[in-house]
Amino acid sequence: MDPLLDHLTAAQRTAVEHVDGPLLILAGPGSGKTRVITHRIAYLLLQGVPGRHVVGLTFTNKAAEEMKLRVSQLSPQGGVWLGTFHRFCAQLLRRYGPLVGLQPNYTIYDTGDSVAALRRVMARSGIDAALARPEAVAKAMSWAKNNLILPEQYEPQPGNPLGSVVRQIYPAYQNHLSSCNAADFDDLLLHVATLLRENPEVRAALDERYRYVLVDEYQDTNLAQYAIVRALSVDHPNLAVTGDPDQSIYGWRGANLNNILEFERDFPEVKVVRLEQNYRSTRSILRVAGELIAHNVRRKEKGLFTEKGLGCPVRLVTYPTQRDEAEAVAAEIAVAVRSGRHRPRDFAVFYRVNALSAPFEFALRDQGVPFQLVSGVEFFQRKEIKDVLAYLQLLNNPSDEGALLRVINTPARGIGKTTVERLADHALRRGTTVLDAARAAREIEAPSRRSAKLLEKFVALYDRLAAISGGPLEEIVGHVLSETGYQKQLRESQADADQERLANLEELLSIAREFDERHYGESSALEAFLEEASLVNETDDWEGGADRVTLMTLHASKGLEFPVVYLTAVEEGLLPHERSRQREPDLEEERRLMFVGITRAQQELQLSMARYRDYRGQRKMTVPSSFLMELPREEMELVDLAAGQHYAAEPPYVEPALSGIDVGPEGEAGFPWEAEPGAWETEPRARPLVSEPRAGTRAPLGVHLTTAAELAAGGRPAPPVDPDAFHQDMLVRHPEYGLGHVVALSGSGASRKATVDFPPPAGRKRLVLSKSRLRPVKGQDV
DNA sequence: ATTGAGAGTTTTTTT
DNA sequence: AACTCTCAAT
Repeated sequence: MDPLLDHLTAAQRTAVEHVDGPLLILAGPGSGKTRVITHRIAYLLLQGVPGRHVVGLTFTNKAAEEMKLRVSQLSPQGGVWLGTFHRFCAQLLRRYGPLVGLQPNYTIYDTGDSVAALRRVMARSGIDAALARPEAVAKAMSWAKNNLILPEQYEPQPGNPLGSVVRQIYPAYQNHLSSCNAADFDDLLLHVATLLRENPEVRAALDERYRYVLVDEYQDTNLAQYAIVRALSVDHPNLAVTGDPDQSIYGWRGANLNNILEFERDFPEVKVVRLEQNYRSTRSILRVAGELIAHNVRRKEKGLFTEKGLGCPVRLVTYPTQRDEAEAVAAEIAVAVRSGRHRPRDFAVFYRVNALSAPFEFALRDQGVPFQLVSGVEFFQRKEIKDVLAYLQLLNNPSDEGALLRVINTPARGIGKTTVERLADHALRRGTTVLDAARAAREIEAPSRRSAKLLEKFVALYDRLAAISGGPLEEIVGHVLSETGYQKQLRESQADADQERLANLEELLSIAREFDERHYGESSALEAFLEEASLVNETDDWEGGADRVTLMTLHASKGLEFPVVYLTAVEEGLLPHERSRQREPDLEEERRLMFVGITRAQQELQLSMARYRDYRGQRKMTVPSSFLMELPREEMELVDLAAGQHYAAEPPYVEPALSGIDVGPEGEAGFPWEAEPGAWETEPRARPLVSEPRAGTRAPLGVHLTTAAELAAGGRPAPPVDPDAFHQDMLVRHPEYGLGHVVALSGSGASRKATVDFPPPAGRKRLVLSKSRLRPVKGQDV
């Protein structure tokens, strides 16, 4: 009768109906956790709690989006704030930043920006980057920040050779960031934690505002995040956290397992709910997962169970080489797809490190099976995107030295290292921004006449861009591309990589356009866009149900599920990874990683390894992962296709015939996994994050396809063309002004406008596309 | 100021 | 193997 509580188990219902007081939900894999959280939020609203008092914090945008969607389905009016920790903090800092020395237009430095800034600080402090690697120093500072250690409090561990460097550099780096009006990812958390601690009245106000705090994946919180949620749960201790100690795989990022293990100590009044029934996997799969994870010491025992059938046994296959492994997996998938037993999207291939994906890509390509590679190279991390965004960052925050240094000679405009160093020096001495130093180039004695001229041109460029920086994003980006010569330079290049960059920039333009449509007429659009670009790393227009095989790392698989999973390269040194073998806690984390991978499988699971593996340019004989010894192997199906090949100096490549689909005992119809139709259909399908190249999604630059409107027009005078037929950097003709060049576009539909450069005397015009007689010029070269 | 060769790295990943 | 950074030569 109650749509919110129907179809919930007793345990789930207890969690959903919990309103006031702390709540700990220990949720095993596949136990319907997201469902419980979203239903609980809806339940709170139903009980009359105003949405503005509820905040849900996640680690990833993906999780936040999923939650937003499901909450909005349950209670459309909403008003609940759902998002990542970092975004939550970023927005608090827009308002309370001045309490910790940040202006509202502060820039968020991503990891790369942060290391670049650190490198400069170290150079200025005379520290040799060869002796103390900036990445290592960055890691130490990140660790300190995650543990709420402020610059002046930092005490190096005895015997740490980097310790004294970090103690010296950490404060210098922090000062530098502050002078740039910038914050790195860790600062977002640290600053908020600090301001909550040092400003009781702000803390109380926020505690009052966010009365119901929910935290997802609580096992992954670090000390800073812990401090933040605790500070928001003093007067209104309605803190609800969900998580699973067995799925904590981000310890290397500062996650502190104690936060969840000791939650009951922190909040003695806590109500603990265990979700132990798994609705995802067969009994065989769950059994293997359970045996493995039982070898961990630091955990909270959970009794996972399922009402599903045994299913087919989990397979463990040893292949001669990684190529055999990849070809066999691809061949099996191909057969299952061709026979109609499965669709490509039913399959996932997991591996420990991204570098292992290549053989699977080749093999699947050979088999003609569509796949998607979910990889770490993200759109907003690409050089060309970062370059253009740096212009925007500088427009938004002229103090941002990192952005200035990035753009001042990009594309190359003859402003060299020496000149830039002199500017930076001058700025440092005078306490001004480097941009202002460039502005005053003539008054600085050092730069040559030539350099001074070039700097003047750069400043003029900046000012031209600044003049339009309050406008639509698409237009700003368009101007940056045109006026800096960035687009021109790429167009003239022959390199394939540059053509791909052009396509990526096209994509950035359309992202900007979408943003304009979403944030029509907002005043601080630029700021909001940059925040999104820094914190939303996701390609949010992924095809939800792309019918492709998924290739991803074990880390990326968390939170997903697939009917058939191949967990590959289960070898000592890879899983567990060699870097985690020295420390027992790290080893346990590797075990959890494998646990996560196993529990993604709904119906069929194959673990595999190769006797020989090429890695980092070398072929080596492998050792089976010690984790394999911990599995209930008597219940599994063991296949060794590399028997007798242990000591071959140069292992023969086994032709696909041997390693093909005829794996496993005969007589089982050649395929030991018999589908139980419908058994898993009720569970939601995995919706993997697709991160395919964004390139190539639209027509290449300069190619004009005749539009329907043009065809219909026939004779003249030709009516206006479809506004969407125009794009950035295009050659166009106007009956009055002649040949022109599209500098920027903005708006949409009938009000879509183009900024076009015409030869004198017309000059630059802004034309409404649906009204003007502007036409693309055909046959443009690229 | 730009280019090229050599050296040194390299997990996992989000924000 | 592939990538990035640094340093030296042009």
